Amino acid sequence: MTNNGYNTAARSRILAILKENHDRTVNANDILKVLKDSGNDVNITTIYRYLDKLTESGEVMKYIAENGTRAVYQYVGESQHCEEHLHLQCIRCGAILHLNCDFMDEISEHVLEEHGFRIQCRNSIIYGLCHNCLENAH
Amino acid sequence: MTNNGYNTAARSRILAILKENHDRTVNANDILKVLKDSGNDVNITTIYRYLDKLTESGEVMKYIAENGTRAVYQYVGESQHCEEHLHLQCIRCGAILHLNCDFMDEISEHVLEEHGFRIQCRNSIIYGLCHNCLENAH
DNA sequence: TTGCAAATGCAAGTTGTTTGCATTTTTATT
DNA sequence: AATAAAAATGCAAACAACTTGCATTTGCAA
Repeated sequence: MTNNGYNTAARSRILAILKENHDRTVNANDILKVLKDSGNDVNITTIYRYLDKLTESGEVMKYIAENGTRAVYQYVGESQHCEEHLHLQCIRCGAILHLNCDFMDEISEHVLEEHGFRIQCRNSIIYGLCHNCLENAH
Repeated sequence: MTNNGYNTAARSRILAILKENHDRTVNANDILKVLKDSGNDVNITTIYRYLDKLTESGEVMKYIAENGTRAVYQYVGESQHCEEHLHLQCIRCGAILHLNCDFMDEISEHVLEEHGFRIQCRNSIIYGLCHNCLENAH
């Protein structure tokens, strides 16, 4: 496992919350709320600092939310190679899909050949509505 | 032309700057700087408020910059239908390319059929390096 | 040419995040 | 177990990019 420094109670709780929510994104405040509710208060600064570490090591992905005023984070572990696929984010529920498929190569290739543009996948987000939210939309 | 309210000196100067830079993005502060340099100072609040109007009317596109700390704007006029194509943004020079091509349909279709995800193009940005910056990169 | 809606400037507020610094905790080493 | 160095934490204050409230000014239609 990636070494992100000392092992502290606060950190293992933060990481646990991220792991529990690996199928969606959370922000620093979401994490704080869960910790407060369980009576294990931690300063928000501590959360930000640890999120930074996890982002650096790649264990967590950091995205910029659509409104631009805040960052959201998602636990991706060490298996994901977020430099090699695009991300789809649902504007309704916040879920992130990692576009891990062969078609991805076609997109990269087309964009490079026809538009002279080399895609950098990390952080690139395509917004829209996910399967569930499409069904429940109306 | 879209009606965005009263015609004032400040507004026509702001719009002129946006039009001059239609091939790239600028932020509120960029606009302020140009205005200051030309001796036509305007309060930054005024700039933000007008950019909001232009964004609402669709004459200007608003994007969230990669670092998430600020919004950038691009004049697109009334011909662009930014709901129907994705955007490529160069992380080096900031240029925005509107991915207006048939391949776009393939992407939308694939993502919908295979991933159950309906893309919403507005604001969706794929980051990377543009043609020019790739050449000058090393 | 007057009246009202809309635009402007200024100061203060907001939100999400970061920084500096003193204190505490962790972990490796005795 | 004792200890020392490195790293983590909390707190308060700073920050950056906006946004809001409000009093004043301007545009323009009648």
